[in-house]
Amino acid sequence: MHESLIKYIERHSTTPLSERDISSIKEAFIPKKIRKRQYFLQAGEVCKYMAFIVKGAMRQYSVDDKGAEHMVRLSIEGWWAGDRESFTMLTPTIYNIDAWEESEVLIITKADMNQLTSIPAMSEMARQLDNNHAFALQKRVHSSISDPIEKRYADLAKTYPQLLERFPQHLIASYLGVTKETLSRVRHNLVKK
Amino acid sequence: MHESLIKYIERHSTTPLSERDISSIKEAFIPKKIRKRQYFLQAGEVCKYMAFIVKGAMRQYSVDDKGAEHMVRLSIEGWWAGDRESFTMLTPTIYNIDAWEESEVLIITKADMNQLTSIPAMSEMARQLDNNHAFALQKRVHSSISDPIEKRYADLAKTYPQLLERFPQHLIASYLGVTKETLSRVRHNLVKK
DNA sequence: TTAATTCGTTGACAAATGTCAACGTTCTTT
DNA sequence: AAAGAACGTTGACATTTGTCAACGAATTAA
Repeated sequence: MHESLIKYIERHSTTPLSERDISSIKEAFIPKKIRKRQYFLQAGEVCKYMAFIVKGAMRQYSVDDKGAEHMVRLSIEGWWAGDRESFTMLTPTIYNIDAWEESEVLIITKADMNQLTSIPAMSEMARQLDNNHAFALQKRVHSSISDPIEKRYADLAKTYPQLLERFPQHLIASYLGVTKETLSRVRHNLVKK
Repeated sequence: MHESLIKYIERHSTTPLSERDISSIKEAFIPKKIRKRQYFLQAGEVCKYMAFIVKGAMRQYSVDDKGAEHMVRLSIEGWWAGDRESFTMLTPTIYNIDAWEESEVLIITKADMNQLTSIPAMSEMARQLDNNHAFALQKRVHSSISDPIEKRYADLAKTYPQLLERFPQHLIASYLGVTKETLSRVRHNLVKK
């Protein structure tokens, strides 16, 4: 169960993990199954756990006054789920996170995460994760103000082809900030070219 | 010259700065004047310095194939300028940063920044800065896919009223991802309501 | 197996946004 | 002081996107 996380940490750090480190990590990260459509986090709650996705697919989204859902994040195995702001600031979240597929995750509290910071590989991994997350957000902001939807979709397809296979197009459309109809037409036009 | 930075660090940390800390900081941050329209960073370069803006206003933007500029960031005194990804990964940037107003900044290299990490208040400030930066980006992504322009503009006006006073509307429009004409009309409609 | 839901597509139309040109005002530069 | 550039606005029109409705195919549930 924890193997993929251990590998992930090793891949995202330079210092090796001792056997003691590994058992500390296994203790801190609690396995949890999340059924399809079951919530991991609901708007208004404080995000008490970060989840490393071992298997499955999850989505993070807000719901507006009219009941429309807006996907801010789509994640699959090997990625993380959770609202960072709520998690680190202990403030109520505005997002919902639920499982799109039957999922298995490893959850950790903030306190336990801080504990693990004493492991060099772990803090290194966390820093790298934070950086990559910020860089990805920056790129998304940039493309949202600079690129036409054709390009935004094409870039997404190239960078994260797995997402297109795992999530239906109306969720991808929401993630890109357009309706499912426009995405359908954009795709139609791309094929022609 | 360094007073505003020192205050900034103290405001963004809980542990106090010793006199030694302060002189280390003063050594690491080099004052620099940047003339109106002068580049601080150009696309293709590696971002060697982060700049704390003591006075003035700067903008960070990309230029597309058609020569159009896209503002990803607008900053004034008390904020930072620099491309984080290029700075931390040592990769060439795709952004330009220049001074919109006559500016005075304090610049620091990555090596010196790492040195200063030994000062608790400094690493605490850096962490908080990174967090706030990521949270702000997250909010911007969310609003870009969820909110109509009226709301995006109104939120900007409420959250960062200083920006509207310091930068002309066509830059604000670009920052929001619309043309200056649409922003002009959006503003016109907002007044009516 | 059948019924119901979800998903993706398409058409018709409305609404929003972009493009281009023109204009007056303000700010800079000479 | 005069000339030029930058800025913000407006109108006309083209293009893009959203909305609503309908449809068939695929998937899921009964």
